[in-house]
Amino acid sequence: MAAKRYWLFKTEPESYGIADLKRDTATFWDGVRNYQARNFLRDAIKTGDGVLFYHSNASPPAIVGVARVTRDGYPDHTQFEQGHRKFDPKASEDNPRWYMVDIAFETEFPRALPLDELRGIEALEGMELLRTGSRLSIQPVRKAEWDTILRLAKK
DNA sequence: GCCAACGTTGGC
DNA sequence: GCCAACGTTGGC
Repeated sequence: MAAKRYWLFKTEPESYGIADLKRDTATFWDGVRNYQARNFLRDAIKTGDGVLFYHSNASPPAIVGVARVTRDGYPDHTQFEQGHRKFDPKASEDNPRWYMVDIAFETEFPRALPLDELRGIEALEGMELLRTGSRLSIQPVRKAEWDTILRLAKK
């Protein structure tokens, strides 16, 4: 088995936040329509990997908890559904274009870690989330960054 | 393959 | 709600 890797998933709490994941206990992560993110979902994200759960378009934007991957990448069914907001006419069952993984709720941080607090942490310099103009909704996270975040969440 | 136009993301 | 940054589309 490959070494455990770490990721950050962005989501808008208004559409699907940590409270929803906690309630559902698990979900499939559908709707990603960016090729770079798709490649991670299809090729790199594996069962057992760790996921930082990030609330974007929130006040404040913050990392709010942890999930774990429970299924490797597989085709996102919403691309095939006519009328679905995420329907992609160029995708077919034989030749899927978009992928998703399954995740399960692990923990909600006792306190959320707001973006502006993270910006002040030296150990997180270079983290993708903090890069200007970074919009990627699925991001790789270094082990050192992961450890730092989890440590901060306990304080 | 270039690049302008357009759409989206997401912090503020 | 604004708008900068970025991704995608499509004419050429």
